[in-house]
Amino acid sequence: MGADEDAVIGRRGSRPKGVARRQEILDRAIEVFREQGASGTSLRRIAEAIGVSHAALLHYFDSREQLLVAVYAHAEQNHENPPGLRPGIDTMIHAARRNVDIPGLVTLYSTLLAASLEDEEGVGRDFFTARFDVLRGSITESLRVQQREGLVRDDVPAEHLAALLIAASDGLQIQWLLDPGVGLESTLQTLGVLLRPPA
Amino acid sequence: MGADEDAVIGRRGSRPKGVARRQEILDRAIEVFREQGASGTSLRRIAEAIGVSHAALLHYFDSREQLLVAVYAHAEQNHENPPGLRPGIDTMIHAARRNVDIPGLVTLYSTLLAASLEDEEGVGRDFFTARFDVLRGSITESLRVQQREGLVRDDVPAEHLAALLIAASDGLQIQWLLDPGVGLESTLQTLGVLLRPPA
DNA sequence: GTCTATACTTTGATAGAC
DNA sequence: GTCTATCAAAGTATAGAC
Repeated sequence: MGADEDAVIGRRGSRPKGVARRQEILDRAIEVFREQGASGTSLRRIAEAIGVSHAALLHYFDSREQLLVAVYAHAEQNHENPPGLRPGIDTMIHAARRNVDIPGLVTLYSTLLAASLEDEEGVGRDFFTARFDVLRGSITESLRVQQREGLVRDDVPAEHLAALLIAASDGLQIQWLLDPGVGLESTLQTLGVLLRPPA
Repeated sequence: MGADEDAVIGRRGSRPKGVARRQEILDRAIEVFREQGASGTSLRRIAEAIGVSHAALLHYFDSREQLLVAVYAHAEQNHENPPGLRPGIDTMIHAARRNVDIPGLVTLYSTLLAASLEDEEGVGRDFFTARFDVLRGSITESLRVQQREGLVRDDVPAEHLAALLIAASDGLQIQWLLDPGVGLESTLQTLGVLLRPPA
């Protein structure tokens, strides 16, 4: 493999490829998603919308899955947490609200996540495993602090609450997509009430 | 349609198509999932495992998606709620435990659900919309009763709790698949604690 | 380094033969 | 009712132009 050769030869490895152009492609790909939603996400359709051949995309990304994961990761990191807000219910509500704003982002997330369950070896597998790990970790830590401050009930383990927060947020966004009457934000607020210490 | 002809002609009606054969195919397809998991779910692979051509499957199911939805629906209905248990945390835990027992069932569910988000017109769309609707409805009703009985806190709307229960269960099963250390059952038990009325 | 052209393979789906 | 043949689309991989 070329990468191995680089490592062996001693070249300063891992400058994936044209970083600038790669970013450019990602940005335009996100635009495609913002306009067309999750439909027509085949390599050829994306390439056509960007104005290159589908093979060109594979010059920067090893596979369609890798491209889509990069697109999602890029979109997710573009709207990071507002400063001064500790990970918890409020940040989840904030994130959910914005996810729903970008058409196709929740769908893309769900599709890639499902694909990562199917393929033990895929690129998405590592991404989502790490994502959940980091998310659970930071939320757990934040909740533990809030438990000490008396802001969150401390009769249940913070790890469980963190996993529940993420699961509820993910699941509710899907339910909301299928039936907007579900009330995404208000339901998450209710979960926030459940976290409060008993008066 | 053949079924209509039968009815008009007066033959002993309503053998829509090969109902028996259709069931047979479904049963064997589920076996394939139980053994091989969610991998190799292409029409040709399933057909090969059953011993027919892939076109034969399309004789009984209009599309691959319809077949897979039927497979999931069949598997889900096969393990219905234990009698005497009202819809709520306990039934969700019960269901989650069994889902996790059948390899590939959670993955199949997630995949079909994601696909239904992508395709506004697909067969899965109606299925999942209806499924969530029915689930939320029955759980809401059950929780309302338990609120009156003092078993569930009544300072939050039962509809929200129902949506949260389903979302948490769905989301946790996925997190558990990616990292079994998550503690599916114990985390759901914790959610049960959150539902209890403040002492 | 960047990209096009092209071909290979799998897949879902359809049409028609038996 | 089932198969064979066939198609179009898609992901992937390679060769080579610039």
